[in-house]
Amino acid sequence: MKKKQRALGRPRKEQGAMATEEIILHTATGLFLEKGFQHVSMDDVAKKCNVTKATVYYYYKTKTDLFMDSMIKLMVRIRERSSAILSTDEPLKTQLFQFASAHLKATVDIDINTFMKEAKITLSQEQMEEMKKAEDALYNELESALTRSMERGEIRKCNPRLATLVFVNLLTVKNSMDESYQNSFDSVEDLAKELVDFYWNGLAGGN
Amino acid sequence: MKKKQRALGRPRKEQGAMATEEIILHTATGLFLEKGFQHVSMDDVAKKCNVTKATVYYYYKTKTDLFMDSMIKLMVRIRERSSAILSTDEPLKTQLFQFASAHLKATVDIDINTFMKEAKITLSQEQMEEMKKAEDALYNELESALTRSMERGEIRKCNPRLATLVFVNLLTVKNSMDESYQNSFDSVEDLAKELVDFYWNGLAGGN
Amino acid sequence: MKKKQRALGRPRKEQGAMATEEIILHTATGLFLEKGFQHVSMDDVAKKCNVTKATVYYYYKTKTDLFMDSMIKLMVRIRERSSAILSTDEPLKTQLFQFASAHLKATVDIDINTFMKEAKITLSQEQMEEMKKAEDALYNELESALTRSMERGEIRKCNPRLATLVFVNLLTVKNSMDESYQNSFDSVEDLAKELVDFYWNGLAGGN
Amino acid sequence: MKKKQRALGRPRKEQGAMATEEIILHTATGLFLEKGFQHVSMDDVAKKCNVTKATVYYYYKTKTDLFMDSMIKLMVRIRERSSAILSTDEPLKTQLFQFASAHLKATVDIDINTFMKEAKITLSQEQMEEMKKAEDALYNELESALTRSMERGEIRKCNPRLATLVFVNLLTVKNSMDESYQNSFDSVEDLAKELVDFYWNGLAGGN
DNA sequence: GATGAATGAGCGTTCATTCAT
DNA sequence: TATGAATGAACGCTCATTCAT
Repeated sequence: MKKKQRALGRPRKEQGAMATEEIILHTATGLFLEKGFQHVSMDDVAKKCNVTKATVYYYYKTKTDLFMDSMIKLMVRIRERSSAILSTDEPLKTQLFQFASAHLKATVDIDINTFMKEAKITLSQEQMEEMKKAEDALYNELESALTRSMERGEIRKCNPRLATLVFVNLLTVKNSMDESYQNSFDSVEDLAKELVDFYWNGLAGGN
Repeated sequence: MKKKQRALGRPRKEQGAMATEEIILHTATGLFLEKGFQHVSMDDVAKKCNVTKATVYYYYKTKTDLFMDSMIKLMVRIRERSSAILSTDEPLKTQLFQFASAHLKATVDIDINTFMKEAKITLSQEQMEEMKKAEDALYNELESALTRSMERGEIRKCNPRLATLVFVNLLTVKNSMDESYQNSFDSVEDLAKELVDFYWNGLAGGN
Repeated sequence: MKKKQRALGRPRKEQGAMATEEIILHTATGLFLEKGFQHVSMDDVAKKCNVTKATVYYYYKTKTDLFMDSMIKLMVRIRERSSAILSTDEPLKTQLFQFASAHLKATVDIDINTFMKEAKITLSQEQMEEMKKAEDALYNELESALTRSMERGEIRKCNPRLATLVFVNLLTVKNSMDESYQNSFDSVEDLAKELVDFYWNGLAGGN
Repeated sequence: MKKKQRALGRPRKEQGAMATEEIILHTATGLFLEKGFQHVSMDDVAKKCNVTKATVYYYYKTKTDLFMDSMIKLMVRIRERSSAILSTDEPLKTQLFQFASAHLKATVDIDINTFMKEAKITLSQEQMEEMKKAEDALYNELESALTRSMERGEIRKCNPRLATLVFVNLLTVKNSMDESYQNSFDSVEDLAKELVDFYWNGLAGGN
């Protein structure tokens, strides 16, 4: 493979020029989310980054490490977005709706469970803990919001942890829907609305 | 290779002697549920059955075929159990509770999505259809029950398909719970009760 | 697989009803010629005969045995046909033409070499001898005809064995021709004629 | 795994140190010619090269690719040799004799047909084209020489393409000869002479 | 900082062959 | 006479990982 010609002289450090390490991480995240841990090979990552496999290994000791870093950084980003939404003055229901919309819009679903289950087999105890922590941080934000809301009497008192898990889980129903059913919703906001309504009212509850 | 010991006395003729084919299917189902499609090799299955890989291939043309058969038979079994529960005269909420209890009790969660996503890559169009059909049959039972209930005015009118998916989805929160949190429920029935309550009342509703 | 229903009573030994053994041999010959030794599995043969692999093994101890029998019987048949052609009163050139036509017409080319080379690796010494004998018998007929012709002064004196091999070899050029070139001959007879002319006159000679 | 012993003294720097890729190609060519496509496993090649199978796959994406490269490079080499012979000022018959000698001497017979037939089943359309092209280039050299000769009136006018194929084919009779008959020729040149004579004079023709 | 070469271990699959019935 | 079940050995291929440069 021929080296690409490079303009002479000291290349001015381009602003947008991501460092190799970042490129790899970013690319890997995309691939992992798209195909799942197993179906992404280190070669796939390398090729998509226009570097060699050895280079990937230069930055990430193992495939699992790369996966870990990808997922954790991803969760951090998600948490930041969530944080922003949940720290406004809007009423809880509105916040939940915004939260749901944001997540359903992301190609990237939070169905981190799916990835985790697949990867867990290869994760060390220590890595598991780290993942857990990142996940927890993600959930805690929401849990606090719910707790506050209960205290203010906005919603009925119930197990806030469970309520959190249920809500996050709810956003993954999209994956159970077949194409045609998914299309029966006019927009993502539509689906978000229906889900939040369901979460809010339950089967029996008011309109 | 050791002959499998057979308990003394009882089995005259073939009584109790599971056919190899069944043993393989049964073993495979367990392994697939435990580790996921990718992490189960044909050799794993074979070894656990005390036969050779070739024997497994004698009964199942490909790994995917074996997986398909495993999952479809599993869904059929689940559906049968569900059917039994949903066709009684009990009020819907009771039925939902029984349904939830049964599923949460099974080591085997209905989180078929997780498996599907992982395996889908290798499934042929035709196989996908077949899977879909099995999955649909599974959901339809519940959907009908919900629809009937709406018609009788037992619960509020809403999209029964979505309600179904949400309910099934709800049962998978267990997977998002870490060990310690899971143990905070006295029993599976406890968890089932909480989940059904949530499903029934929503965040706002209930007494 | 259901047994095909059989009419009651003692089945009259149908005339055309080939014995299983024959069916197998016949089928195998066809497959071997079509795909070559390696690309025909015992299962292929069995399936095409509507019997099980075990049945094939009941009649033929090994795949090589089956191949041997197929090829030898084939060579015998070819020899008989050749014999008929070479024992007429026609002039030699005419006989050669008929010989060539007959062989080129057969889907079954005499390119036995190709099969042999492929199979030889698995043939035992003894089997090789047997094959050789069948091949020789095939060639001897032609060699005698050539020798007689030389003695009668019809053709120039030369090594009759070599002349035989060259002639048989000549008939295999068809395999070297690509489709389009093959089609440039109006008919098999056309090609046969050209080849025999070449054989007869050489590069320099003739009219 | 033993380090390969290297002869003392000579090879300073990489002199004589064939690159692994070349070693593999060279070894593979030999094996394919000796045993045919089917009977050579990637492991065979690897072992004979003192590398692992994975290394072979590092250089050649599939077995078919390795085969293709082997055969095409071989044909190129043959063509070069042929070219040299056919571009001298010698009379055609002498050239043909040299051509025949050269080929018969090579352990490597041009019986490329045999290999092709065996391998064709696994070749892609594109690969087939490439092979055809290499084969054609091989034949064209000879065909041109024959055509030129016809134009100069050295030999009788006839289909030059067919004449080419016949000649090349003729050189494969050696494969039809059993050991003992092959030994009846004093030397390869002897056999070459007889074959060229036959090709030149035909059955009927001059002395 | 980045790479080319090499490997070990494993996987899905095929197939000739055996054997008890 | 015919078969269903089972197997051992191989094969083509992939991939995470290592290492010298």
